[in-house]
Amino acid sequence: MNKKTDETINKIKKSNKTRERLLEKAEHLFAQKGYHAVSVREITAAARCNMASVNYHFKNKKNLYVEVFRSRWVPRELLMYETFEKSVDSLNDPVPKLIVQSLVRAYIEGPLSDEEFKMHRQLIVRELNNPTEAFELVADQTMRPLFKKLYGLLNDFAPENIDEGNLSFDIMSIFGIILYFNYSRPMISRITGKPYDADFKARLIEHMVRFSLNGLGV
Amino acid sequence: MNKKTDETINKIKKSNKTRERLLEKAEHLFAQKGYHAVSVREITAAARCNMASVNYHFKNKKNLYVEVFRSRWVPRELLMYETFEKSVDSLNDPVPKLIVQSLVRAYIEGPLSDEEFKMHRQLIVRELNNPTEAFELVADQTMRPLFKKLYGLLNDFAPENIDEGNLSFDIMSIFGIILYFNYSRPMISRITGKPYDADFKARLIEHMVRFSLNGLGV
DNA sequence: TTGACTTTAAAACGACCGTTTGAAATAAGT
DNA sequence: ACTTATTTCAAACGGTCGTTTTAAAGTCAA
Repeated sequence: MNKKTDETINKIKKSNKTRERLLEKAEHLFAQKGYHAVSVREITAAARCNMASVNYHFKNKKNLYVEVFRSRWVPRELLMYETFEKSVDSLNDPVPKLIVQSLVRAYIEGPLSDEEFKMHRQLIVRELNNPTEAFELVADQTMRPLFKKLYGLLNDFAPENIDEGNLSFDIMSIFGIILYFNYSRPMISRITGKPYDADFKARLIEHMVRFSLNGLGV
Repeated sequence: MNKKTDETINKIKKSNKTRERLLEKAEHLFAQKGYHAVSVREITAAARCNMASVNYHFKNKKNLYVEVFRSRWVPRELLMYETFEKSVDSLNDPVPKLIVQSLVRAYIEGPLSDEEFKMHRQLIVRELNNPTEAFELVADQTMRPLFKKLYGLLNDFAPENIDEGNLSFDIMSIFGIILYFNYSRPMISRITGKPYDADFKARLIEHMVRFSLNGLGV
């Protein structure tokens, strides 16, 4: 009886699926410190499993890193994309203001927690700055679809007397602003001297929508 | 005679000042790969000197990294700042359009080579994403002054019926766009499918000025 | 319960890490 | 030219890295 209980406890404790725990802990650590600053020992210790599990489940450290993007990052990004898509598709009158508002809200407030969002952005900024194998995955499966969707939505409102490439640049700039205000929080706090609290965040979203809309010049 | 000649050649070859060569090579490698992905052995090999030189001149690897920012990054950033300052101070009529144009040109075309610029931005993006000791240095000596300068210049043109913090946000967004279009070149190339050549760059600058100006809403 | 298969565990592998040592080479001062 | 201080060097230090090995534990159909 006692033995059985102990086994049950252990099962719950490790909640099974070493593979999943490895992916979760690896993602947090890679985001926090970067690929080379995190050791396999550190990851497996956090996941409360043996070092060899990394090699068993993912063959090696690099594959674990790529798999973090494939099975965690991309689906999470697609979740935000769907939030945006649903929001924008339900609009009676999809004018640029409402499109951009849907976009910023989906990708800043979004369906993710604050901490999850921070981690998510840290990972992608590392990839943008130093692309690895994971970059192609992310670009093809999440960025290009979002870009095309936005292009289709905003194209009808673009001034006629303008190069075709300009809307691409505009969309890129909006991407950039969304990304920037997440990954540069330390700088913003240091320069403005204000905390990144709920009030600050609300005003930030308001700003981003306004600035992006103005930037579009529609 | 032969001996003397050889010595002279060696002197020129190593061009003296191991310390300077270490800083230069270290900067390139840190920018390219990141702090943890670069070893002291790699740096000293590139600088054609002994491994112990790092400890002799900088005490340890971390200090070398910080010193790269202190003696190379910050002065280079200040060079761009001065380019901007001179440009904007010489304006007869410093309207926002000309201010932003001066800014973008100084920080995108700037006085730096393309490669130097890329390195410069890679280093700061790493710091923004994962601040270290070097971050405070950079924020205090380069970012805050630029921010204050821009605030002073643009404040006169800000709409009156607007929060005081909004201009801060606007300046941040312009910072963000300038930064973004440098560090996300791989993504831009992949999504737009166009090369980052001279023509592309020229249109990019034009876009950034227009988008930022529109964003300001002045 | 058996037996084939999957998953986890502890220990050890060689390689490379940042740092230190102590002596040799060079430069500078007198 | 001799002494002193500065700079560079090869070699080795203890430690940690990613990966592998070998064996035990768990899982599940027959």
